[in-house]
Amino acid sequence: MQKLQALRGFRDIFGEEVEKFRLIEGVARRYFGLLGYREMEIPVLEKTDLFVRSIGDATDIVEKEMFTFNDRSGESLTMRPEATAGIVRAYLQAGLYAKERISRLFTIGPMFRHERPQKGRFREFHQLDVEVFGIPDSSLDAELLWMIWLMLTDLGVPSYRFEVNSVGCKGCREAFRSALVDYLRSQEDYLCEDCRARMDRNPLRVFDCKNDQCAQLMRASPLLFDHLCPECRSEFESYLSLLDTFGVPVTVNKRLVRGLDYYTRAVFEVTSDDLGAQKAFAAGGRYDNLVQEIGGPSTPGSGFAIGMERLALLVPAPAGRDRPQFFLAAVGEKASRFIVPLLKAFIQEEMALSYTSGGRSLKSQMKYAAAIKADYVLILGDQELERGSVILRDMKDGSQRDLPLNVESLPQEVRRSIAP
RNA sequence: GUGGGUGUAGCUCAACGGUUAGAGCACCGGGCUGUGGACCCGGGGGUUGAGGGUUCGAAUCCCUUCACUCACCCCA
Repeated sequence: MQKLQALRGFRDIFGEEVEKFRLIEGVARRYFGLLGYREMEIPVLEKTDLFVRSIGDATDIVEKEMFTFNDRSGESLTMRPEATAGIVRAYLQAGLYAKERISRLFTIGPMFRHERPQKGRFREFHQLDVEVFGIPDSSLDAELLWMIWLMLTDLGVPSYRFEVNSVGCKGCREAFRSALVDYLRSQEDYLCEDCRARMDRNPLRVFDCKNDQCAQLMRASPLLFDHLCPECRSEFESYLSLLDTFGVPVTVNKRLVRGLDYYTRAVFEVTSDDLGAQKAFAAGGRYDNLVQEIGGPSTPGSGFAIGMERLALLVPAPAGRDRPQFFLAAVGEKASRFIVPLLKAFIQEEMALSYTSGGRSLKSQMKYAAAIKADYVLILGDQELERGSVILRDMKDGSQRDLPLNVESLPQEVRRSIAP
């Protein structure tokens, strides 16, 4: 192994994966733009406190997964593990709540969590993140799912599942919590070690446990869903009916809970079985108290994040290039002087032209042209210079023809002679 | 943080503890003196991830460490 390499969980991304990223971003920007969402950029680095307060100090992310360090002045800073906290901070700092009644925002960029990498999970990963402020009713939540559904359909993702649930408002959550803890305590002896600890700190998370025995027990446990207050319940009903109107197929998963503390009412996950152990590639929900909790005016919010790496695993490979690729094989010193003028002329006409440098043999240049899958090769050597022409070779069938060697008109000549 | 699997040429992989660590692909050159893909011939390329140990002898066995990978945990 080499000495210099990227940090664990940090990757260089190129080739097809980057093309998929751009494809996903393009589709997202198109639909988001049509629906009135505005793109923004936020810092990668924030004060640690922002994440502790918004994500929750009893969550795994804050407890053991953040890249946190002290800067030169001793202040604790953290590489953002998710985007919501930063967007909320930006929303408050810019005073958007006073300038516009509704803010529809999105951002795309890298996030950082100090976890052990595995399939679909890295320490630096990319999210496409959407946040909306100022809309309290669940029509918004249905709209968000619809946007994701539009994207997935457009991208041709073959199989996925929308799972939705309500985790209730603050009121129903607190009432339920005691009922749940009572149940867990009665079954304490049968719970795994982790869940016994969760019971006090964050009892809802026991629903997430994959331990067979715990999962078995939770099948009989009281459900938050059944303890929703009348308002939350009717809100959820209209949410489901709106999703139906939008045409987004969903399944209700009453055990779905989220790992971040700020969620209220509507929450969802989009999962696929083609992802290995990390099945969720998009998730989000409503957070009606978050803005107020970190010091802003009471403002309802809702949003989601899409994991780019995970979605890219599901997106079919993008189609190849749509324009023909030309290659200039210049043989000899004199012919090489035409490289720069021809490059200028072709690029001016938006025709893709590449070449190799150095006095390589024609054979070697032809080999290279084939390797980069050039569609046509322009051959220019001493013989062509003498007769004032250039050979245009079709690499598919090997047919060749002479074109006049005139830098200004050559791109047009080429275009004419390859036209069907 | 825990566990399993894997580290040999640029890539994919061979090699029972025993000659000078090989093959395919890729690359370069030649056959074809100016034409890619097919074929044939030749060539360059390795600290066998790193460090230690056992042994007459280690890619091979043992220990340590690093990396990759999958899973647990958690999450997008």
